Amino acid sequence: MASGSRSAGRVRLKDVADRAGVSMKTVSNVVHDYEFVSPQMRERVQAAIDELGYRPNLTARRLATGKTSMIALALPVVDQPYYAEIARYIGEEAERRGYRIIVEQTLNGVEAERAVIRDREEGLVDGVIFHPVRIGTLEIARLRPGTPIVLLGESARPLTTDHVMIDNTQAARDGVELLLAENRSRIAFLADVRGDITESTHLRLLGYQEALLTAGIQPDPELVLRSDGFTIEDGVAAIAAAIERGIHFDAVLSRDDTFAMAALRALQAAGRSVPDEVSVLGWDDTVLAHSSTPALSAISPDKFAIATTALDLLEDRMKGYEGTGRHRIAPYTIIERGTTAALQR
Amino acid sequence: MASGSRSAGRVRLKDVADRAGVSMKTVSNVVHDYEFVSPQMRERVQAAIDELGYRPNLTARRLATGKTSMIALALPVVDQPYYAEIARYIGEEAERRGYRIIVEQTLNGVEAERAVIRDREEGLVDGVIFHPVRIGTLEIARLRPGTPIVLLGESARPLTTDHVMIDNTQAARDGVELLLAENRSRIAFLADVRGDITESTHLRLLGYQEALLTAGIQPDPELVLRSDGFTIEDGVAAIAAAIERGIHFDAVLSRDDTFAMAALRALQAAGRSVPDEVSVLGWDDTVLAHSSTPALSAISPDKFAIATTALDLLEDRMKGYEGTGRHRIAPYTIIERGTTAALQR
DNA sequence: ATGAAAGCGCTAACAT
DNA sequence: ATGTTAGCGCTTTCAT
Repeated sequence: MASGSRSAGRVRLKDVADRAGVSMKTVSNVVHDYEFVSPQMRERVQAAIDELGYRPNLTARRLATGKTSMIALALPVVDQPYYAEIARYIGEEAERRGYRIIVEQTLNGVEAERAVIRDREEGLVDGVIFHPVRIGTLEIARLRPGTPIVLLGESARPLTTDHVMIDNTQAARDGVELLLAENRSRIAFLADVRGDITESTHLRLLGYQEALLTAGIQPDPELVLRSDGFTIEDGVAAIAAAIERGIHFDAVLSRDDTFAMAALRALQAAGRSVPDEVSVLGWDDTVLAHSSTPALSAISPDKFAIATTALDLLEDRMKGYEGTGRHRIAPYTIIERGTTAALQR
Repeated sequence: MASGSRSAGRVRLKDVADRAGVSMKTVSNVVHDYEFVSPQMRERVQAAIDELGYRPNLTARRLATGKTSMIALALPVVDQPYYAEIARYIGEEAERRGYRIIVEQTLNGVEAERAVIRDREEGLVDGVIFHPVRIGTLEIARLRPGTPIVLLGESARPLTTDHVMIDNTQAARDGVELLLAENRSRIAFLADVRGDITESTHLRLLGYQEALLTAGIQPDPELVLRSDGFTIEDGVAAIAAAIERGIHFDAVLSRDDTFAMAALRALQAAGRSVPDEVSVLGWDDTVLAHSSTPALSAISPDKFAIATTALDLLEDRMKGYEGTGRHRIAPYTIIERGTTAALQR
């Protein structure tokens, strides 16, 4: 009847202090490995901690310090391979640096994205890493939160916000050049997706075009395939339609691994062999690339670098850096597996 | 010089109260949509909230209420398709119910798994959903935390802990029966992985064997393929070795989608067509199954059901339910795509 | 080297 | 219907 508050074995700092016959400060000192604590005192307090099974209440600590040691990671969805892999690396690296990750799926919703940068995590996290797809630069700049934030992905760089991405245009150019070096000259781009308001397609298409022009090839608009959506079925339909229309191509540069899978499927259905007749180059180098037959050659963003860079930038901000937006380019490589090869003629 | 604490526009409940000329309680009332607030008062307070841009500090609320509205989700890794998909559904459902998810990757580490059920999240989350792979029933029961917990996956059911899984044995049986119905009689199981200490293989192998016996077929130990690891390369090697040794089989039941991809690759390399010569049935029905060519037939656990059931169980516990461990079986289906077909003879 | 006490911002009795 | 105030458990000056 007296000590009503001790529910479920919850042991508080005060309890340890009482047990050890010292003040809370002293207990706090040993919990934090404060340097100037006499060995015997440390031992005595530690004993009390162990006996009572004391664990600091993190929520209380947070309120007192103002630091949450948590970072929100806002992604469109966590089960799409590219995002899943980004989440994995950010999760691992955050753990290493002493942060926990709260995952937020925006599910391609404009409102959900707005919520992320507006208020969603107020006082909950120290910072947020956000991969927007629906809202643009201006809106992000306008709705700037009090919380440190770093952006991921291809959206154009807001001047006021930190940002990490790979050089999409350069990567597309490199991809096309690789295909060109394999004697491919009719290179299809898969695909310009209807309703895609993101910046990435634009940038990639730019690189695609530049590489072609540089090689003295006039880009053929017919080779920029159209798709009605982002699913594998949409991709299959796009390729199938092109074949149907008699459009000739001997290589395809895909906007992501999923569409590359689509190309593999549609090509096989059409009886065209990969890579003998047509090369296909994926983008993202996800688990899909490793799993397909033949294994997919792909442009491979350095996801580990993306994760560490994002965290570097974010930690700066969390430590008080207030400069204008920084813009980091993460490296990528092109990994050749089984879907690209020199054309024999 | 006077109001030193107002850093970075941080607005507190008290500030709103002062601005509106009311008490904190009244502000709190409107923040929480408390019923008995006069309309004009509500309006006045709301105006102050808007003007000041007030957002409740969630950490403080947590400390006061003792509820964190956060759930830890501890998975081996978040970028393996099956786990990624589970994470997605749990994330979505948790959001719907008003919880946030903290993701914890145990990376197949024993210590990381122990940490999860021991103390890792003390006072940080209201409960944890945990998919163990390294630690067993007994250890879990022994290290039982003060925090509500529900287990996912095939580890044997600890009597004291809630648990959701699919009926692995039955699913394997159904899978084999489907293959049998397609006139396949030499069904390989891919694979018994060396060093795999999890319960799942055991359970699945049991169902595999039962189905065979029921059909009057004596299981051939040679058809239980061995693999040195869990990667696709390991799977390819296992199948290739079997073919090399001249072991005949006309179907393969795979322990997961990754190994099914391996089967597709090894079979193609050996010039054996799928599904004409050999059927392959995957397990998990992940994005890999949708992406391959041919698209993979697979045993498909109802991941949405797993997510909602786990959350149901966990919410019970968080509300104080203290009974013994409950054990829920989630449904599954078998989805036939392009890698299974009746054997023509 | 250790102790006392004032917050951190919010909630929830309890009072009016 | 609205106001007062004592915590929630920890950190952190400021004393000693």
